[in-house]
Amino acid sequence: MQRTKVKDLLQGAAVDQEVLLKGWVRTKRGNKFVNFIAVNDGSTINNLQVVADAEKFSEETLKDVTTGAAIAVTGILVASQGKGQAFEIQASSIEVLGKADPETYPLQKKAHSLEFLREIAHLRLRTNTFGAVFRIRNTMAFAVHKFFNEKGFVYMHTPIITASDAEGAGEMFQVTTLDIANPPRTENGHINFEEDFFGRATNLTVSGQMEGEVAAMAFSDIYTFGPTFRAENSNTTRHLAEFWMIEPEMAFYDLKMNADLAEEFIKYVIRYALENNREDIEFLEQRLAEEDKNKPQNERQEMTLTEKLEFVVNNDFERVTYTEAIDILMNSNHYKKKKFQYEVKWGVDLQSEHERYLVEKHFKKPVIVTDYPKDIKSFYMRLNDDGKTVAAMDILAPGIGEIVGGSQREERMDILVERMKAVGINPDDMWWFLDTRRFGGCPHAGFGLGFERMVQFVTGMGNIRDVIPFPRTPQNAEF
RNA sequence: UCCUCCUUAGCUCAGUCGGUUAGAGCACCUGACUGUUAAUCAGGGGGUCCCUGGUUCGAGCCCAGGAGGGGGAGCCA
Repeated sequence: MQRTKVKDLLQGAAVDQEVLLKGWVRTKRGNKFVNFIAVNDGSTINNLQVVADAEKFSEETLKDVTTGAAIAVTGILVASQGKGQAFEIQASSIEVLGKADPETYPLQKKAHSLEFLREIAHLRLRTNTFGAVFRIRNTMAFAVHKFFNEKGFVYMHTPIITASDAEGAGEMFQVTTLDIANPPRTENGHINFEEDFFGRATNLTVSGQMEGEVAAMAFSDIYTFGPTFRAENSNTTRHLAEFWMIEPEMAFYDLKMNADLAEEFIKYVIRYALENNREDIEFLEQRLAEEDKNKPQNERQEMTLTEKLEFVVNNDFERVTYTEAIDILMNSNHYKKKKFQYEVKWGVDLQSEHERYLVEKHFKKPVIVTDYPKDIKSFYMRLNDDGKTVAAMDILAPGIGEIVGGSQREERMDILVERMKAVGINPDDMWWFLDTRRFGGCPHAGFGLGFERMVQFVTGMGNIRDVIPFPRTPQNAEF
C-alpha cells in the first residue's frame, strides 16, 4: 500500500478507508486498554493520532513505541471519537522501523530551550518550533524564485570561489589546496600562490554583485540566490559566517526603482508565507506570546506576529534620506535627554541604537534610508549631484535592523575609477568589472537582501542561528 | 574583538549569612486507571554542583585562572 502523508490524511478525503502512515512518534499516552500515539512526519505542524487498542498489540511492540521512534501504521482513517482532532487512525498493525531509547533520546515531550536545541541541531528539526521555521523558510525560498520569475528576471549562478578581493564587503575565507603546514614559497619568502590550484589566491565569495552587474548588462534583470561567506568574528543574533543572500541587479534602474522593487519583493515573500504557512505562523505566534508573558510589560510586543506581518504587507515603507534621518534623531527627545550612547552627526554612520530608534520608536514600520554620505559607503555607489552623498539605500526592519543594503551603481567610468583610487583599489585588478562601463555601460542598480534576516522577521525568531538548519558561526561548525 | 550575565539531575531551574545527608517541576522506570490531548494519580532510580588551583575547621556559595553558552556592541546582509 502507498504511504500517505499526515497533511493529506488530515484533509479527511480517505475517511473510512485503509491507509498507511509513516512518521515519528511525538508522544504516547493511554491506559491498560487503549493507547494514543501522536505521529508527525514533517508535512505539517499537526500530528495524526493513532489509536491502538491494547488487545490487538503485543506489549513488546507498544513498549518500543516511544517518543522519537519511527513507525509505520496500517489502519482505517476514521472520524475521531475524542476532541482535539477531526480524524484519527484505528490501527490494525504497527511496525517499529527505528527505535529511540527513551533513556538517551534527548528530545522529550515538553518544551526545550532554544539554546539547548542549538546544541543538538541534528535533532531539533523534529520539534514543532523548528518544523514550523523550516517549512516557512522553504516557502519563502520558493517565493523568492516565483517573484523574480514572474517579473522576467534571470536567475544567475554567480561563483562561490572567487579571486576578487577588492570588494571590501568583509573578511574572507581563503580557499586553497596548498599544504598549509608547508606551503611553497617565493624567493622573498611569501607564499607562492602561483602553485595553488587556480594559480592565484582565491576566497569564498562575500557577494555575487560584481558578476551580477556583468550579467545585468546582458539580460537586463537578473538575481542571484546563494550561499555567501564572511569570515568576520561576529557574535550576534543577526550574523552568520555562512548565509544565503539574494542579490537582484537591474539595468536601466535608478535608486527609486530599486527601492520600489525591494519593497514590493519583501511584501510579496511575506504575503506568500502568510498565505501558505498559516498554521506554522500561528504556532510561532503562540510561542512568542508565551515568551512575552515572562517579560516586563514595556518589553512586550504591541502586535501579534500575524498582525505585524499583515501590517507590513498592507502599509508603505517609510522613506527618508540619511540627512532627514539625522534631523529626526537630533530633534528627538531621546537625543535631547542624551540617551544615545553614540554621537549623532551628519557624516557619521547610523549606529544600531539610532536605527532602532527610527524604526521601532519613531516610524514603527520598515524604513528605507537613502543617500548616505559617500565616505561611509562603498566605492561603486553612484555619486549624487551634491558631490557629498551617494545613491545608496538601506532597508531597516523592526527587531532585525538592516535587512537590505543596495544602491544605484556608478556607471560613469571616470568617476568610478577616481573613487576606486580614493579607497585604495587598483583599477587594473578590476579590468573586467570596468569593461561593463567601458562597453555599453548604462545606469543600473541592485541590492543585497539577507535571506535569514527576512526569515527571522517572518518567524519572529530572535536569533539568526535558529532560522538556518546548521549555523556556521565563529567556533561552531559541529554539524 | 570588546562589554556583560550565566554554567547545580536527561531538561528547566531553586539553593538563605560559608555549616551536617544538595532540592523542586517535568522527563525516565514500576504500578493504578475503558477515549487520552505535553493525560492523570501513587511510588522509584538518577548528581564530576563546568574545569583547575587557592582561602577556610568547613566551599554549590568566597578568590584567581581557564572552558562553554546567552545577551549587547562593532563589522554587515
